[in-house]
Amino acid sequence: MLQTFFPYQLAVTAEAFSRHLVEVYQHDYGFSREEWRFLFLLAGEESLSSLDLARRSSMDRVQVSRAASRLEQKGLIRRTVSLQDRRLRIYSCTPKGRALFEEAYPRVAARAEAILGRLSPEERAALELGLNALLNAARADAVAATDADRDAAE
Amino acid sequence: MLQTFFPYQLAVTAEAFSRHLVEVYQHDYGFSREEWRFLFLLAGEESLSSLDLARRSSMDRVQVSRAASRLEQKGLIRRTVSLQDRRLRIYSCTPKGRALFEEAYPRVAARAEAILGRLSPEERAALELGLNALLNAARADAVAATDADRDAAE
DNA sequence: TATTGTTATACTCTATAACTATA
DNA sequence: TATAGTTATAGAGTATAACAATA
Repeated sequence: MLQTFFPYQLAVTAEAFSRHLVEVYQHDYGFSREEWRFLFLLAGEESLSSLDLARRSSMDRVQVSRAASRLEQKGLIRRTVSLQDRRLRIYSCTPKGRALFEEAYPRVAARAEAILGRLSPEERAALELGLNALLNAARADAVAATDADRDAAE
Repeated sequence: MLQTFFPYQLAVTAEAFSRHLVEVYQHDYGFSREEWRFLFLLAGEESLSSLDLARRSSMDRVQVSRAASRLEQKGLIRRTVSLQDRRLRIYSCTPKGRALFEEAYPRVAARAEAILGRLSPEERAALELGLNALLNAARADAVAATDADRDAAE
């Protein structure tokens, strides 16, 4: 049964949960997922370099560049060239950008909480524990697979 | 911190896990996700109608139709018009399709197991319990939201 | 030469609407 | 008229390659 195949359950659950949140930040605020992640990271800091953002958001440099262009056009962030290394960009929120994020964030978080609040404390603890373990396992396996490829190529 | 925001953790974990499996069925066998799900369901049955497939796979009728076209072109499934209701289609695997799935499935399942095998039995049980609870909660919330919309519209 | 940001290109996914056939 | 399948279209997401600027 497809429905009982774990990879399918994981994909369907993640999609269903994500859809609820996208509804809020996309429909109500017009942010793409990349823009949302970008603002999320930037709102908590004075400023971040393009490298910081790529590393913390798991976006590649193309995604960062495009999200930055859109957010800059909307007047939500500022983009300047780094003085230390002029290949890099330094991003910071504008007051308008920070204000919009601070309006949107509680609504997104509340939507997530509305769902997670339906879980018992035990279920919720199990979810966080299990998910964390799975992410580590998936990353460890990626490393193992890469090692195997490298070994095979030798 | 974005990394500690639960919705982000869920999305990143699901993507990382899925990527491992897609590598196998897409790279090694050339199946899209829809084709893979389609074959998965069909391989376990003598035949299924288009409605059965859509319901069990959470694909809509457009996705079912397109996946069916590609699988038929590849000679992996048969598509006939239902005699009971000539608006419906009845799908079944060809021997070639079933053989290919039965070759691919153990490899995909093994890849999933390679990752899940890194979890302790406790972590694994927690993951399944938590994920199941979350899916139910997300679905319940979708129903609640729809009810609220309907109430608001009255 | 290696790295970064940018732009272009292509492919997949998703969502929606229009059209045909059938009920 | 309502439902099912198909086809077309547009938008978002993802991946890759080419290019210019900088180190």
